[in-house]
Amino acid sequence: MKTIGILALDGVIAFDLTTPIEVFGRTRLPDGEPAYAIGVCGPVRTINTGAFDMHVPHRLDWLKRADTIIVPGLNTLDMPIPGEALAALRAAAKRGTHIASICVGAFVLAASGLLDGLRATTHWAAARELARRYPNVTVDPNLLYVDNGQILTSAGAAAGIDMCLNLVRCDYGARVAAASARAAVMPLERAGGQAQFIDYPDAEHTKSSFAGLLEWINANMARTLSISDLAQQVTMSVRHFSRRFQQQVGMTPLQWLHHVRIRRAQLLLETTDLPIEQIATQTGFGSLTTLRDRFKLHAGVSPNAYRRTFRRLAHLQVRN
DNA sequence: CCTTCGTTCCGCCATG
DNA sequence: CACATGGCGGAACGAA
Repeated sequence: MKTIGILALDGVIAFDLTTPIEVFGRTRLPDGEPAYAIGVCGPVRTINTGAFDMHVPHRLDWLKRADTIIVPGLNTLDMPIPGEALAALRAAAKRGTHIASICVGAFVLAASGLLDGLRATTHWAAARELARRYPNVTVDPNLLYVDNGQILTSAGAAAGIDMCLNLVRCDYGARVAAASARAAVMPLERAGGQAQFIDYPDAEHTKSSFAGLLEWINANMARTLSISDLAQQVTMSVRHFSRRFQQQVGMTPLQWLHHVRIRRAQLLLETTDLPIEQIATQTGFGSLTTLRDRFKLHAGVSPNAYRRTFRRLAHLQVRN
């Protein structure tokens, strides 16, 4: 079981605070046991959320036991942030704790200095202000969330759910994360992938124009797919296609292809005993070595190591 | 690990 | 003029 610490400061946005409680709190391991222990903590016992006052059960030292700390946004960007909270975040970062902000929680992270030199995102309406206040932070408002390894930031409140599901996937694998997503009635992965609202104001419309293609890719990834194959699917020239794809999905076509193929490979490694060679075939990687190279690059470990890690969880389920 | 060869990406410019 | 589209070529990347 892993431990989640949620930072509750005065003026916290209630939605941001409860998002991780719902996602992590409802996550179950294959044996039915809770996957996370959650602690809401902050410097003072009572805080105001704008609409109601709230009792904060734990103090900041509770963060010392957390594997992951979630930093929700505050209702006002000018709200002073308690120095001891910033210090607690810095200390946790030094210990190697994962720290993730939701929405304008990125401002709290930035104030602690932990975003310096990193790429980050936040609510799109606040992105410009974040970049202005913290020039050392590379702000990209076009992403659902940015994963720097130890430090993560997510965009608007709903993107916080995507990010939390991603954290579940990193901790327990795609299978457990998929179950959590179902419980929350959320797609494990949005059709738009990493894209947020790239072109306002008809983001919803333009985004959906690639939804069909992304599904088609999911169904056909076993084949050898070139970029011009994809462009033909949507009847665009290769040049125009890659431009629009990047714009709306947030990564290049090839990056996306790798992304979905690795995800499929992860799922197959977790849930089947297929030899890696066959997984390479089914996911459209031309060869075993290509899969291994890509997998290591993307997931950080070899396919076999990945399978071993999550095999433990599978056994739990078989036993019960 | 390196090398070779094809593919992809992206700035630039032309076209409509 | 602003905008969408697409072709070209070199640099970067990826497959084997």
